[in-house]
Amino acid sequence: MRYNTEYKEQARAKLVEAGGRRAKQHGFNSSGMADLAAAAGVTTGSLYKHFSGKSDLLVAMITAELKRTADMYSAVDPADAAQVSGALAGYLSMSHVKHPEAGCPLPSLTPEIGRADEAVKEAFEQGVQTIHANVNALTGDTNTAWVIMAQNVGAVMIARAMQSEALQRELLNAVRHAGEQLISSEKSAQKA
Amino acid sequence: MRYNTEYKEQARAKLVEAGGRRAKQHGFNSSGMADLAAAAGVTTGSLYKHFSGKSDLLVAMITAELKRTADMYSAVDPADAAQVSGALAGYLSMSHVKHPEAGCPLPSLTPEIGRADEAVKEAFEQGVQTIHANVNALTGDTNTAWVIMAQNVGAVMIARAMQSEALQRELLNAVRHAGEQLISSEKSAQKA
DNA sequence: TTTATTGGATAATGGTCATTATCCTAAAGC
DNA sequence: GCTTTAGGATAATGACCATTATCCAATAAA
Repeated sequence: MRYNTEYKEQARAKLVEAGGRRAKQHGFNSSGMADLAAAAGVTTGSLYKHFSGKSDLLVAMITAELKRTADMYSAVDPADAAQVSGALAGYLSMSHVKHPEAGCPLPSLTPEIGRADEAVKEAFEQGVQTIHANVNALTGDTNTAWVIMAQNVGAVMIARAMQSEALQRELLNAVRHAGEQLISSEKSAQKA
Repeated sequence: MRYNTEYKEQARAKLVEAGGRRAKQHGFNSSGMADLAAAAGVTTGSLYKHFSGKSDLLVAMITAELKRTADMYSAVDPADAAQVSGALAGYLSMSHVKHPEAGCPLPSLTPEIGRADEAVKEAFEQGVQTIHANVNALTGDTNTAWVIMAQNVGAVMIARAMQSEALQRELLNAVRHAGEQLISSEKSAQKA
């Protein structure tokens, strides 16, 4: 073998990570295999040594990207209200709106996943359920967790398509307050 | 002129409408000019007699599609609670999830709009503000209107990328109940 | 009736796409 | 030290892409 044993998985991980950034910024369908490979510093030929095709790469990217969002939520201590609020504010921040390449894949790639093949949707469903479980650990209610996810993803996505920063802030703030309220009212319902 | 005077605008309207369906189903970037023209029964050559390029077509499509969603909300009588609930349930229905080509453009096209040029984003912002105003007429509160929009769009989009119909229903129902609650609590706050 | 106009069709242009075949090279295994 | 192996580069393939130039035909204006 040309490189040592761990090299392959490192190279693969870099393709997944750099490709994920590229896809979140420019869209997956709009990113050519050459672009996705170049983002990791290699050429198309070697990309195909790691993935059988574009759909296979998308599966790997979606899995890794959704895991990052899930990890972000699982790092929050449910008992620490400030941490919970901070996670909410971070997701619904102008920084997240302005930098899709560094953020959650859901506001960037979900419609493309809906049009992709079953293997991609399977990876998506798995990842989304993990995110839901982690958000549920913060809210304590499964329905509330779905609502938080839907409104957070929707808000960031819509904000990104807006021109006016004032309007973006208006939308983000409205959804942030709604999220805070959902969580605090759920907390008080649990005590009762 | 080959055809009578009104013919041109009818042909243009058909391109916008058929192209909109095509874009919502398969994505805008993934739809070739030949596809978009064929959806209206014409060829690429004649498409360019109506639109200067792909971005110009997207502006027209986004404007028309967002207007359809705005009209859907404006047709609802705010005083009739059953109508308000019906609109919410219709948006968050399995039928809407299964037929993107016939539905709201927001869960299908928003990420692509976020990556498009300023003319497209301007048309988007205009259309979204009209939708917001019409939803606001139902909720009576501008923040609540943004929250309803974000969670409805997010829910339909995420549901479309899921495999399991049971999970789709779970998400849609959770968001529908949250919407109902938001609206009813807003109504009671207004009376007080 | 003649002529200018214009929506539409056809086809060419130059570029980009995903995918594959081939070669190269250095390390692993003998 | 020799051979096998496999990640990576290069380049070819054939399909598709947006855009443009040209032709066609029918009607509105003259």
